[in-house]
Amino acid sequence: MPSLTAIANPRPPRAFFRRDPITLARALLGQRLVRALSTDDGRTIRLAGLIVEVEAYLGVEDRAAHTFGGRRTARNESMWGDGGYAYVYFTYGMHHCLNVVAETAGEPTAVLLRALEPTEGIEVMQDQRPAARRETDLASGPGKLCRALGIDRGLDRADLIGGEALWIERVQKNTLPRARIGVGPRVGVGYAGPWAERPLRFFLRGNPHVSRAR
DNA sequence: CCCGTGATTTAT
DNA sequence: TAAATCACGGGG
Repeated sequence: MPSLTAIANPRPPRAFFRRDPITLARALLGQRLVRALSTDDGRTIRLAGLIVEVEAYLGVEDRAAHTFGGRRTARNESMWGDGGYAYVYFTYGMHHCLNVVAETAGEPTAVLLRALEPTEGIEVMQDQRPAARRETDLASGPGKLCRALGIDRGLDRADLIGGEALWIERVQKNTLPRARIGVGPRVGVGYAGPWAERPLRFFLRGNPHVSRAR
């Protein structure tokens, strides 16, 4: 007998993602990110974690956003597309970062996924993250998250609703109460002037898997 | 605190 | 074509 609060189809509809990036950022907290890996012998492994830290990137006006000033390049093209798709970029010569595209085509906003609380496939994540000494280090940063889950540019533009390699499952129907969400400035965007101080980073208060702000 | 590392962007 | 940048992570 399923519990009354269980969600029948855990994948949220497109409308869930077609919202402004601040609303989407808050709504993503506590939801589940799922990565399916296929093994050599044709089996599928599920890696998953609860989203515990995110940042909103507000588009052409936001000096910290890759689309600031209307920049539209091969790298950030997916940010210009419809909501509910992945924007994966490569930086510092070795790290990938995963964003969830918000709003609709032509409105280039996104939510950066910064940290997960791993829930499934933890041993596989540990294999992919040999430098992580504790479970709270496995995915406590945007580059670590992608490394743990095996996410790279090959998943740029992946459909987070209908995809079979990477998607989001709704754990709770509603956005978490404000009291459970911590807010602060985004990490690593000191170059962005006044935009560096805007409170656009959101995290689960007290959760040990949240990254340490720099 | 410093440094790796290389795709991508921006300046010449 | 060349130089600078970078939504980071790991080690001391």
